[in-house]
Amino acid sequence: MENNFHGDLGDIFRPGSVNNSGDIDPPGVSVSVSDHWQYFDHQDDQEPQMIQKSTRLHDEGFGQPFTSLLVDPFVHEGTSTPCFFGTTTTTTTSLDDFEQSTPSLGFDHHHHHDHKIMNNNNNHTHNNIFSKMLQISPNAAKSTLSSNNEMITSSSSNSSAPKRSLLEASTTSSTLQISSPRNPAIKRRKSQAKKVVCIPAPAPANSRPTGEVVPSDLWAWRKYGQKPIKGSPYPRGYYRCSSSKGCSARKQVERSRTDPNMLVITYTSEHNHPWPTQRNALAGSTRTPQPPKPTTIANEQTPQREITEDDQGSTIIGGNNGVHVQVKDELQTFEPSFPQGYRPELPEHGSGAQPDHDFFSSLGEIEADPISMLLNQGFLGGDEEEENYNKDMDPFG
DNA sequence: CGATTTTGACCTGCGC
DNA sequence: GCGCAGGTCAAAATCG
Repeated sequence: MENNFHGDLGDIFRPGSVNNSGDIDPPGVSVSVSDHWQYFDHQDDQEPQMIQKSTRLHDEGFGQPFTSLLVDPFVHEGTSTPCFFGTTTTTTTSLDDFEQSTPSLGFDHHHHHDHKIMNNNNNHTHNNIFSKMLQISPNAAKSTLSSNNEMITSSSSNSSAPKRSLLEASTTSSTLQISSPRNPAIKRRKSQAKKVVCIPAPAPANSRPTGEVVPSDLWAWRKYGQKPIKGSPYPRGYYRCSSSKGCSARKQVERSRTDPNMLVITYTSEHNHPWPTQRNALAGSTRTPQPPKPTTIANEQTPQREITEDDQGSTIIGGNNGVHVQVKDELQTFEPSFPQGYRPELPEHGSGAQPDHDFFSSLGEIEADPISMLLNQGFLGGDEEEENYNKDMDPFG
């Protein structure tokens, strides 16, 4: 650790302790993360690109059940992810843009629904979810790129490497083989399908001195490493799925180097096992928060926004408050401003899903699972293979 | 006791 | 080929 901020990534957002007022609980205590979400585009080594900040969940009328979002199932590398978010995305804004337009992001719990698109060229306020979505078009991307000298660039060690524009990144897709260095079956690093989730994290000052805030999903994660990242004052935590031994799913958690209030979570690889039960998930990764102790890690149950890539390098952004960004060609989202009824229009193939009332009635019991189920179904529209996957991977199916 | 985190060492990919 | 940086391993410590 080079400084306290490096610390571990152990602090957790936990929906169960969401502060109704939206305030962040004290360090070491579960906090709410449903306030703001920011989306980043992520291509290989590029640092995620800020494209959006979402509204608070409860502002949108979403219940707490939706403060947990399962994200990993969306990692469908190597496939053109069939999902209700669509499949092609090109994001255009930079983190700088965002920061310029939203100086106080992350934990402004009193803001309303007006969020500026993080694109300087489209620096508007918006009143609805659709309008909040990033203006995404090749032109927009170009203009953004040309207007920002400092685009988010590779997070790799190569600071001297030529910066690669998002536009370029989004069009020069990587192969999506998931790999692990010591696993012959898979290849490593570059050309990995990655899904990036950016969530607000308590500022270091608000968090444990050495803590990071690790958002959660339903999967059980086990930390297996932490490394300081060049160019960033914050370390990156490495987690792997502990729900199943053979599972190659991994995630990396780090603070945004440009905005410590944001956590950038990169999901890599895919779970090869059914969804864990709530119990399992908690059992696997939870340690009761130990406020006074700097090194403990709590479990995570957190809403997350996500960005996925399909095999075309496309980025799919989605989130549990209904804010989904699909850039470029289409913009399929479920009704973002549904005040109470979270009723995404799922693909036909998903008709096997439980009726809505069943779906929601189960929320109370399985906090986040229904979300996953829902999203899973939504994402797995399309071909038969995906459907099979859905069946295999969704224990609730 | 079984699970996790921590952390230094090692491995690997990539740019020069 | 070398060095750097990221990613992973694995032993020890920690926790419930």
